[in-house]
Amino acid sequence: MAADRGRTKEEVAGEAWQYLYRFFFEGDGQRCFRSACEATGLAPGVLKTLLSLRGGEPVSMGELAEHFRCDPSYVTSLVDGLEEEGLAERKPRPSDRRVKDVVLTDVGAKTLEHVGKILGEPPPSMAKLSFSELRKLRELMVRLVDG
Amino acid sequence: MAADRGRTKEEVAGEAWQYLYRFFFEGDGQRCFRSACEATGLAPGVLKTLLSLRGGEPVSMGELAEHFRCDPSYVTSLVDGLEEEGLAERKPRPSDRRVKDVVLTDVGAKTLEHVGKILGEPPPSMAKLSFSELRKLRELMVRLVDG
DNA sequence: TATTGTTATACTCTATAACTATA
DNA sequence: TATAGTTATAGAGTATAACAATA
Repeated sequence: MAADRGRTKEEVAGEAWQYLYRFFFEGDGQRCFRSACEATGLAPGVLKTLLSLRGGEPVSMGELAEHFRCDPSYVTSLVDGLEEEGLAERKPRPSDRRVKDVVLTDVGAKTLEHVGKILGEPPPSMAKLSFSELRKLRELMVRLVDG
Repeated sequence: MAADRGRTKEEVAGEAWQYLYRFFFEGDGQRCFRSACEATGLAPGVLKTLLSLRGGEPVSMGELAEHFRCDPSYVTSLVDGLEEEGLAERKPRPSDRRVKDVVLTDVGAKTLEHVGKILGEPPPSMAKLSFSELRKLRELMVRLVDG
């Protein structure tokens, strides 16, 4: 990798990005989410919504729409899905009753825990990396996500 | 990170994986693909299919279905999309005329080059990493993808 | 008869526009 | 009047089942 002499940070970032991209779109990445859907019997959209309630804090419909960058009407159907499964409830916010907060039920919290275990299961290709490489990768991704 | 003493490789892999996952599903990862769609005016499915022809080699319908892990009938509609845009053509394989190979047209190859430039553009959050961190990240992802 | 791919069809995902309730 | 969310509806995305062509 000494061949990077004279290259810009942007070039290297672009290449790293290409591989991140391929890992997800063409590699192992995709499959994990699917298997979590199958294991829980939840539709992908509903599962994604459940995951965004992970924090345990109430989240309003509008905040979900912003988080997913989708239309509010779609959030309506996603949260309908959560309610039908008994995973969350809508509660009008007392301070402004136009706003509806979505809150986890006990069942929802339990399901989330289960899902967490499945999604926490890394894809098989990650076994190729050594312990210290995995630590390094985790460190880098933390900076990328939380930064 | 010395707190990893006594922990298993699987645990650390799981955590690294969680962040990779969040980067894509909730972070910057998603947006890049969308912007490539907008820049080229191609539907996501068609763009994904175009990308899987990157190698320049003919790829059969069945191979595409396997690659995407989707139903063959959906590949039919994806490749219809490529043909409508003039990006690729179906050619019955001489040695077995049941299989149809999908091959890039000149326009397809040009478009692919353009798309490559857009997707090569890393998401802004990657600027947070230093040059050597980016090199390390690239190295790790290469191992993950190429094995 | 078995395999590759297509057609017809239906179901899921997601957005747009018009609407209701609250502010 | 402006904002948060819902309803009705329409358009993509994707699968299933029956089919056609080739082996």
